[in-house]
Amino acid sequence: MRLTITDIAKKAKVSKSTVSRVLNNSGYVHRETREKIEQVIKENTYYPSATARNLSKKESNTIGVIIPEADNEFFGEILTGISEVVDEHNMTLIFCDTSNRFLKEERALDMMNMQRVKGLILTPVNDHSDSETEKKLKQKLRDSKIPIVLLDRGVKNSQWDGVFFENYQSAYSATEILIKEGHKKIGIITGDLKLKIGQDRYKGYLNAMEDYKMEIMDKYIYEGNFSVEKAYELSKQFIESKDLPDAILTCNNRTSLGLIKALMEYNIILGKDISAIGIDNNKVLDILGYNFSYVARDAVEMGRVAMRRLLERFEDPDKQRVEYIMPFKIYLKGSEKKKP
Amino acid sequence: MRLTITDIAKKAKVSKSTVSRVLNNSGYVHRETREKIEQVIKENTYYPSATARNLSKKESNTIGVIIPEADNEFFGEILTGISEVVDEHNMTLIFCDTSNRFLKEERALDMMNMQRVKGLILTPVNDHSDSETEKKLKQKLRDSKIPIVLLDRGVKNSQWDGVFFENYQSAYSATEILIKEGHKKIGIITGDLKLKIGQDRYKGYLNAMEDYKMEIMDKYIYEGNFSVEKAYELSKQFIESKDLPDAILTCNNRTSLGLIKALMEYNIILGKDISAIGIDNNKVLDILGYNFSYVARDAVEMGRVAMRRLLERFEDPDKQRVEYIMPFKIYLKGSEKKKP
DNA sequence: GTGAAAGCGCTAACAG
DNA sequence: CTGTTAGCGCTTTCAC
Repeated sequence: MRLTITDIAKKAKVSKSTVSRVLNNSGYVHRETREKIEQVIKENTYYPSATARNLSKKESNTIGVIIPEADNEFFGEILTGISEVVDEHNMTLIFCDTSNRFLKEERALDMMNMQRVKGLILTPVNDHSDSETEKKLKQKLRDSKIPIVLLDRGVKNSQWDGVFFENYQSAYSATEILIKEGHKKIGIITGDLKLKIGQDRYKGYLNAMEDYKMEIMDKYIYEGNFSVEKAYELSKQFIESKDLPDAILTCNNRTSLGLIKALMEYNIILGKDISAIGIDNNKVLDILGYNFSYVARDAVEMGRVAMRRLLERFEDPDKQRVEYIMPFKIYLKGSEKKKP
Repeated sequence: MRLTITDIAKKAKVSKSTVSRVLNNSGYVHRETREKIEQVIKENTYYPSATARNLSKKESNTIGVIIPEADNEFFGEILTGISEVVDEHNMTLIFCDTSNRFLKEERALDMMNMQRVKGLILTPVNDHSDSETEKKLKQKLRDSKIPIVLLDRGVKNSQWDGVFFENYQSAYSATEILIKEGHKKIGIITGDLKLKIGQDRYKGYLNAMEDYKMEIMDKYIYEGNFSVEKAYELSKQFIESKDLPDAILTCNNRTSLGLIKALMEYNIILGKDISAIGIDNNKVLDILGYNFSYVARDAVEMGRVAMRRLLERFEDPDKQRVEYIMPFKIYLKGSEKKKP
């Protein structure tokens, strides 16, 4: 059986309270007593029970993290960032992957409540959806009564802190670059337009086009869903139609891959036969020195920021909610260029 | 304040024990009483405290997972697999990322002990090292007295269950393919030879070469460390030396990228000017339809298997230790071919 | 079927 | 400086 504080107390010939004092470094303990106790603890490799401690203190040092897919570079990096800060503060991280399913999200939230996590970082499966789903989610978040930071995706009229990416502006800027390069027929492969991140990026494109008095042509607007497959299919379609746009904006890393794959198959050269900028970086393309221009965000930092926000919120629970918008950088590699 | 079982009991006009019975679905409870209690629970969105429950039951439903880097496709997939099974069994997952630092690994283990996790899945920072480090690790694992599954990397004379990749055989088979293709000067960019996974893959190469009476030439053996940078540097070196091997084996996904990057820069065509097979798949290369042949493993499945092993171990703590070796598949895409 | 009481391992007043 | 005591919120006998 595992040792308890009582065992240690007996072995050290003191009371539990004294052991507790040295464990928590609280109150005064005679130097010799302390050393004796520390020795006993070490000799017996005693680990105080976080369970008992939490129950007694009526609080935990546990942070809950709920994300939709760990096997996605982006969320892997997010997790790394969160974990880093959690670790710096000697806290414990409880992790849940929802596989992008709302049912799992609900169960994850229940679990976090039962575990009495001190705070929660959540990327909801849905993003500003109008549905029943969002109502349920918000109710659950309210019920849980703990500090929550929404990450990457949010809810309407949120009452919680959030850390988001500058979706609108990044798409606007990328489009702007294509316009200034002198392209006329500028197209877009959108993301999932049911998600706010998808809509915002699309709006960024549209507004840039309007602001610069460019003609928006429906036939160059391809509605995707953030997946490689859909983007690939759409790209193949427009390639086969022989009516290619001059330049194209892709709305996330997977969309970019779908486009690139299609272009490769048809031997269409980026930066020569067609131009493009993508949102999101693609580590591997980058390593290989592929000339694809992109809007990058720092996911690890996003994780760190979210966790730091949570820590601040613990200090000041009643302060007004804060929303962080993570900046972006655009890396131009040549694919945005107009053919000579 | 949060509601407790006592609050629910009062509201339902019964005793705590009865509420506990319906919560745990244990013992007999009159139907009407049960329904009444369930209603009260629902109306008040009461979540029983896992902390109190664990303390009382003297056991938890929590699994600890310690991995070296979540922002690595491979470990992201591992985590996904583990999480999937944890979820199926309504357990809770506590996660730690060690950033490949042993100091963090030690602290993570302490934390898991304090959290009283029921079982642990661990990918140690080091792999079969001879050092003090490994002694310390093994001592800590023994002290923790809980079921442990070692994942991807192990320790010498392990007493714990393990799930590993078939490192030796996969390298052997890949080399064999290159040999049978008719290549003569077959080289290798090794991984980190301080890690057993690095050594095993290297041995697989050497033994295949010996078995087929191929000449092993030192100048074609490039010692890498599993990183893109090192592999890139080594590749550049041998390219500039003008003394290229006919074919080359790369020992992990990053090593492959380093090689490919260098080849691209020098305009050396895979499957034509030089041949290659790599260990590990590279999702992006695959998506793009790049003709790089590789040995693939299913990381998500590895995670699932590890977690299932843990569950079995709970059932039968004294059974002899089990070691799973995950199978591999080789996908030939043309890069292994000999030039015509 | 249900309730009362003891106890899980720890912390936190309160005495002394 | 140290020990005693009373919980924390739940489960689990043991009576009734």
